[in-house]
Amino acid sequence: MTINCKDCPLRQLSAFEPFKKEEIDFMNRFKTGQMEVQPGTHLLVQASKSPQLFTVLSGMGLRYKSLENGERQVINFVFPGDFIGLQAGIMGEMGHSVEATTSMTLCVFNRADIWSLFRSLPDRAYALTHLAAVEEHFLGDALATIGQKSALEKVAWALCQIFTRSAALDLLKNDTCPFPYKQQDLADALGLSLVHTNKTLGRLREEGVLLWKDGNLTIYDRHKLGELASIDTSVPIVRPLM
Amino acid sequence: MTINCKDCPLRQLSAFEPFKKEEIDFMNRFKTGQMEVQPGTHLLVQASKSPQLFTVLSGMGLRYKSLENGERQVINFVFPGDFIGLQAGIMGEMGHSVEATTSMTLCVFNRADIWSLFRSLPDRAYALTHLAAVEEHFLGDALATIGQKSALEKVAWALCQIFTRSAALDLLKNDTCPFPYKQQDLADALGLSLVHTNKTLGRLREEGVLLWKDGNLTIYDRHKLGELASIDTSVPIVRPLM
DNA sequence: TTTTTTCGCTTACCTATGTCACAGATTATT
DNA sequence: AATAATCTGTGACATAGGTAAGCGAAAAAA
Repeated sequence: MTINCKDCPLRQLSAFEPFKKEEIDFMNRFKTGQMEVQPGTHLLVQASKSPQLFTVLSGMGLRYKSLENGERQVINFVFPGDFIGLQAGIMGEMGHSVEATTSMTLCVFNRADIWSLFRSLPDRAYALTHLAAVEEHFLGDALATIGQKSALEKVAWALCQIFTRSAALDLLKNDTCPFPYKQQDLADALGLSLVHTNKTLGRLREEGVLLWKDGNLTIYDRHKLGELASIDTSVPIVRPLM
Repeated sequence: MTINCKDCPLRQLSAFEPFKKEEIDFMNRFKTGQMEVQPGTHLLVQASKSPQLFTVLSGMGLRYKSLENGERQVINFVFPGDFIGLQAGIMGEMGHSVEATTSMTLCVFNRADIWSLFRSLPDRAYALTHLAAVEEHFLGDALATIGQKSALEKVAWALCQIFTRSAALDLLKNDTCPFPYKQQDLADALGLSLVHTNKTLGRLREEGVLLWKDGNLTIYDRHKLGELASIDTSVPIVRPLM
């Protein structure tokens, strides 16, 4: 049941950097177990210090931040291969929560072992920092989108991102990828109201650019979507896998 | 002229974690030089791969991202102690540009030496990752603010942040800190128009909360500003210094 | 000194997006 | 089955914030 890292199904994907044998061995020791969670499970909670970190083996989730007034900002959609809990692992406190949207399978690591990673395997420590840098890069993009773009551009940008990531993870079938979220989730990610998000999606649908239905997203005209999003580079970033 | 790391004026500040002697020695070797730049200098350019990384010794700057349509998103204000170029250093490409607002003094490091840092001094590698995590944490906050809050809350949040950081860097004199930016910079940081930013600042001024004039920011009522910003924790984060 | 540019500030007006309210479809609960 | 809850999809209306234009004051350039 528990997968050995050398058989990890994610490792072959184009989204991830190749491993050295040594690294695989290390990860296998670093990995303390595997975990299945149901939709709705809170994996990590804002402002808490979890003793465990995770890598998503399968399933999807949501990083979000709750505000005092009850609003919610979705920080990112969580995909297979994502490493969860770096902030808690390094800083000792999460700035956001992570929740499972579908059922998920997770590789489990111990927070306390991070130190050994830095001491004994610099390659892996570098990979971890690389992951943090990729996240920072993404958040800069997100900030620019949410701060400066119109609703149509925002929605197009988000779905373009999703689609590109899905492609790199080999999740596409006939230009369709799983997208098991609610419109409210997307709205909270983009700083838009539910109603306006809905109308904007309607526009994109009517123009024949895409269809999002029953948890599946189909992009008919990827090029046009990219243009609407004013996307600079749609080259997917290759990142390390933990 | 060139400061030896063991005499670094920043190291004693409450904003930063203490160093081990070993780390200071390492940083001194890691540091290849020092650099003075004039206001307006572009230290790093978006999408480029700089061979150099910097730590700000003194002066202030701006991280920003340019969009295709000519808009600009200010990602963060750059303060003394900030490490600049981590994305280029690790990922090989900057997601944003960094520009000097005042004249600045910078410690210069070689991108190529980062590897040696991971190989020979895990403590410093950990510090680097810590910095990345702190930045990720901040960007999550920023995203939530820009995505969910009103103009008044946004402005209050930003100035509260500035003030708290300044305090930790011992830059306060009579509730006043240097803030050498233009209203347009703040507007671009918060996703607001210049006019609306101006009006919002006017409101805060009229209410006697603050005064921002001639490059100096005075907070008369820090508590009220925090309330307006709906700030959760105003406890400054202690971070490593590179 | 004069001229030009930049910056802060204000007024008048406009529009993208938010809020409210309701309706049908679907899924969970009884 | 019936009931309730959740989600998508609309229309009518309200408003926070954007756009345009201009005016001093100060700084930079001539």
